[in-house]
Amino acid sequence: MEFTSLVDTSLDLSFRPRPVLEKVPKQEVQSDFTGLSRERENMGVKNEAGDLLEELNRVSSENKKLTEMLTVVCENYNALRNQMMEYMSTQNGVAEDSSAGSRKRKAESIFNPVNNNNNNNNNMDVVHGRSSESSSSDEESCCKKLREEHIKAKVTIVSMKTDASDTSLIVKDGYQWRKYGQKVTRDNPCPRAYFRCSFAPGCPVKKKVQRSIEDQSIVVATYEGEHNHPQTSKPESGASTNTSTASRLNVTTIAGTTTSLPCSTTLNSSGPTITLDLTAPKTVEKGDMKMNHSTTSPTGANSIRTTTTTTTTGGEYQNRPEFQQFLIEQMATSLTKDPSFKAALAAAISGKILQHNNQTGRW
DNA sequence: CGTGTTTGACCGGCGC
DNA sequence: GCGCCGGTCAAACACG
Repeated sequence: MEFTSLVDTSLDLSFRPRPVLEKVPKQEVQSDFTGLSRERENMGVKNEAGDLLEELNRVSSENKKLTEMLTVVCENYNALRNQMMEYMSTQNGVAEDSSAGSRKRKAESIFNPVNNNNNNNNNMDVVHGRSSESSSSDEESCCKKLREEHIKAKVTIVSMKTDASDTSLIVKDGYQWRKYGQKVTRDNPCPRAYFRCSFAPGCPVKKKVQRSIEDQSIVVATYEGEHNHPQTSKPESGASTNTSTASRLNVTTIAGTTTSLPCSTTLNSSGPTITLDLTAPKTVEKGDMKMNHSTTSPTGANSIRTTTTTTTTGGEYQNRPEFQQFLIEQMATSLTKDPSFKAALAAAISGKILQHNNQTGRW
């Protein structure tokens, strides 16, 4: 299921004309191009300020409404997903599970960036494999084990585009990680690094980091489990062992080129896979969305794309203010990317200018 | 000297 | 039973 079907970040220009947008430029035009007296100019400035305030209030309320809508959509989505998971678990409890044996091998394919970023349906199937392969009629213990694993294990996949020359398998986030192993896997010549959360002794969270075989500038990190402690620190540059779960990923993106959708989500049995394209043309550098990179590449290769798959409800991070702000920014990006929007905007502006010129006989 | 990383050895699951 | 494979362990090593 495409997330874009739930939260469409593209806006219909034919939907609701924007009177204020027409109003404000008018004021600006008056103040800029007419030879009014100073008093009138001051009046115009005041009016303009008032209009701007009005515009600000209107946008804020609109923003609020959109956020509420998004919340409702996410809630509905989570409810639907839970229902589907319940249905699938009951179905799988009856059905013969022929794939349980190949869990490990299947899980490997999550390191395929194509699956992560473009073919999320496959990815969902893969990660869902964990939850759907939960039972066998013969092996109750195995069934129980897998079910417990399903409940306990929270799998989060984060794919991050980094500088190709950066050979370190480091994903910066607010947690402390200790590397305990490295292995070259069969289907990927790039070594896979194994990390454990080292902040709390009993923290069960593990992390696997491996470069993508398709694009070695992409690092795929898989987080397993949930932290039983708060985030240790803010992400920092030079904190080589700091990594984070996707929901806490703080990002600074440098302009990059990508063709993926700004924001899309697919549904699988274990949870939503959200591909957030943080390589949008505009650098996102606001508040919590900031990550300090010690190495800044002129190629802009530090842009980050996150793909998260979690067995918990997607609302956990969808409800986070950072996520919502990010969604809003993605909507704005979607707008600015939309050529039809640009054309309509240009037409509206030029039309206004022409109209004004006709009225005043100036230009 | 304490902490983190590296890396070869080991273990357990799975397919044949 | 054997080999393959992913995951983990732990001694050696590096670094501040």
